[in-house]
Amino acid sequence: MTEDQRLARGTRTRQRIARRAVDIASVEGLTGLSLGRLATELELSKSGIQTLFRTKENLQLAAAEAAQAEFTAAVLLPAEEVADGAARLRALIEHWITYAETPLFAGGCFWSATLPDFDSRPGPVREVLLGQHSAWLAHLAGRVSRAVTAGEIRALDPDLTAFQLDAVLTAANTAMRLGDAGAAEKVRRTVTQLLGG
Amino acid sequence: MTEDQRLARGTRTRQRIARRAVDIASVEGLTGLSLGRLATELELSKSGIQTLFRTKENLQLAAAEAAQAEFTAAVLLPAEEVADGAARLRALIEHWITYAETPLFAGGCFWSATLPDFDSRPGPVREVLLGQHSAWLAHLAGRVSRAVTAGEIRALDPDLTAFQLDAVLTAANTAMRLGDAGAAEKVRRTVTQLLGG
DNA sequence: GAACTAAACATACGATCGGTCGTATGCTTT
DNA sequence: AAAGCATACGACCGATCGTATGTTTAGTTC
Repeated sequence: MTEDQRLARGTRTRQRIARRAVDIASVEGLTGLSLGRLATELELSKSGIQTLFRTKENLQLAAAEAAQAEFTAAVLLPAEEVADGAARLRALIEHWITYAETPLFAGGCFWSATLPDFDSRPGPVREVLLGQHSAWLAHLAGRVSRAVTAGEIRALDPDLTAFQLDAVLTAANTAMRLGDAGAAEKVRRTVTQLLGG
Repeated sequence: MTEDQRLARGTRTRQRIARRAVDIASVEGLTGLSLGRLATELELSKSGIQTLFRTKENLQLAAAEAAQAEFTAAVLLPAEEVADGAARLRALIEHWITYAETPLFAGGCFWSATLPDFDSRPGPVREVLLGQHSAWLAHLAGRVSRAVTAGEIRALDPDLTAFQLDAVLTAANTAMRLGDAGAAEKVRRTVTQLLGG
């Protein structure tokens, strides 16, 4: 009853596969993701991946889950270290910029690549991606709301402001991918203009 | 020397194919576009399409060109009918909203679907899409600039404002695709907030 | 040690991918 | 009438796609 090392090995390689799937999907999209390429890059057999995920759809769902976990650890949680209010909101945006700029995933923002891919494709993957996107917008709106009630920024509509912030961040990610080095600065100028210098 | 009806027929079906390719690409992306599906939908032979475009890449380039032509006719030109200045800028945005909402293409905005698909994929298709995107931003910036010099809106930075407007429009297109009916209203509120009621 | 289980593999399948080749048909030029 | 060109087609190519099936290996449980 200590620990089944077979299952442990399974979840370990499962995570390794999901992590690489996120990198590929951030470039090619979740539809462009393929078992064959994944197997080649990880030096596994295609059928080996198949035993761990059964279907491509399960693999896509696992990739979405892994992406969110990494995003939370790299962007959301570090911002929570900063004092609540406008400072935390600004820290959140700064961490997002480095998330897209570094980048954490090979193709930049995971959702900027996968949402356009799946927004017209019905099924559970679309539903999960939509849920993650909504959660991100709600998180943003919550941080805006806190900054407003603290009286540190203007009395903005949290939902509308979250929509605007997400829009600018997503556009910046695309601009970075297209080679625009000044994208981060445009985001910063927009944020100060939006929240009030 | 009147008119070569062979070439005429060629360009005619060529345009028919390109138009359908735009619709497919607006949903699946230019990578997800396939000759087989195109042939089935148009009731043509796969090799018939290939004789007209030779390679898939040429087809993708033709689709990009066709998309821009339709976009210009549906969004850019109608806005030019309106008086120069802030009114023309607002008309441009309204025409863009109906372009995404109607929608003109089966999957909504063509570039919202194809830019994330090709932003990390080197080659002439990426270059063309990038050029079209830059031209759109420049067009937006020009209309902002005209409104500013006319003294009808605040003294905004045209390039930065164009970036912000494009960001919000693109985000609205995604939101519409995900079922958010209030996306258009968010755009309008953002525009009034941005340009000054 | 025997029975069982999970991970990983090899093999094979039907479908589809983009692309090539040869050919038939109709229009244009000579 | 003859020669040439453009469209359009069917047949086929090698490659890759996702999936299904059976087998081997290693770890667990009895």
